[in-house]
Amino acid sequence: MSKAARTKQFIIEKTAPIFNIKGYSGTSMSDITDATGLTKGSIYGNFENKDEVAIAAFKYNIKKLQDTFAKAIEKESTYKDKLLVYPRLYSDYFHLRITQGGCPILNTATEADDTHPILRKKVERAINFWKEKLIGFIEQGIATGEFKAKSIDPERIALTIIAIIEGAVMISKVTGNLKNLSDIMVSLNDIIEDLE
Amino acid sequence: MSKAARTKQFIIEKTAPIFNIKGYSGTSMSDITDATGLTKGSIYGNFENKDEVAIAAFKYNIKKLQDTFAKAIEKESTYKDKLLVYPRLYSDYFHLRITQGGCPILNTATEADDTHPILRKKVERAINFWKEKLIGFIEQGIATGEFKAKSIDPERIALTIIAIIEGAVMISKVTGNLKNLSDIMVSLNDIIEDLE
DNA sequence: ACAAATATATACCAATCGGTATTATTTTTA
DNA sequence: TAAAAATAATACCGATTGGTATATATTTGT
Repeated sequence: MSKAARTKQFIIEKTAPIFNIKGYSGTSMSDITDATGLTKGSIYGNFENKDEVAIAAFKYNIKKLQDTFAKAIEKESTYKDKLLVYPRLYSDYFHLRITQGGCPILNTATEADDTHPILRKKVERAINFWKEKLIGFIEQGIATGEFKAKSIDPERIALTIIAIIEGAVMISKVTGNLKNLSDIMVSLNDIIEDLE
Repeated sequence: MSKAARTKQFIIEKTAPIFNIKGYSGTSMSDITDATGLTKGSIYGNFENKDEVAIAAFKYNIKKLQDTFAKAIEKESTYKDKLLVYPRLYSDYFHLRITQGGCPILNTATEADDTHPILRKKVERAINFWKEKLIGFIEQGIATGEFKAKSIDPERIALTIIAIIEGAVMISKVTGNLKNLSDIMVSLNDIIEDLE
């Protein structure tokens, strides 16, 4: 890795939590220089503008999230157990310290949906990627007989799982009550258990 | 209503959608003067600062939301039907045009949780108010025998309902797919139906 | 090790930020 | 209706915004 590439990565790693906590319009260039200890000249030597840093930071946060879950999921053999990874890991999401400032999908979605088309599209893709993954597990689970085929709409269940998780993270974060998150994950657990 | 009170109300009504769309730090004083056609002198004559406008705008948006649902709920006689108002109305949330820019609870929560203690507290209170309302319906439904008492934790169900709704609004808004919202509301409908 | 290429720091830019003091204009009250 | 009170407009404030041109270090390939 060249010096340039390392610096770029360094900037991303240092600013990713800030963008997730303060949001895009809440994060200033001076936040970025403060967090990295670098000057504007250096930041703008490695990135076109603030937008590019924000986009790279979002990608970094999302990848971290996806990798964490992918690693836990591949350890499970049944599709039901793969699905159950979500309520299990999210029950303790804030202690896992994958990201600072809550879920980057949720945070970026609510800020960018009406104001930042590029970030909006990135979030949409992340949600679709997640949805397709869940649909895959559900359909394969139906194929193996783990889940009952009739009365299950894989896409609807996939969307519902994502909605519960994101809503739970929001509630728990804003109330400061971690038990809210684990409580709601019990409900998600029930929903997955009920698929059989 | 005095001139002062009318102007204050006018400012709130004109800026409430802007704060909900652009967020607190994304909304500038010039956004406020543009939207109202008033000058800074006038805005600062009616409000202490930008914070006060934002807080008033949030209150206005929340009240609008609560009133809409309260009105629909009081028309229903059974507690199950009262609960079912939520999936029914939210299925068509974006067409109802209660607020512009999505759900103010969701938007304000994700922006304010780490950055704006006053707004954060307001959101927490709004969620608690909503939660208590739902718990009331569930407990009363259990009392009348509409819902089966055992295996129902009213608070957990209440939190789950809120989480699904907020998550669904987020997904639907950021993907631009209205069907996602109505799809997920089918799942919420099922959950409520399963309480009996 | 040295020159060319690249990365970083410095110093600056116009524009905008939230906010205020003062002046002009309405409302309100007597 | 006229004076008192309150509201709104104007003009300004220092600080900060995102961004850039240029000078200075530091890597990098030879």
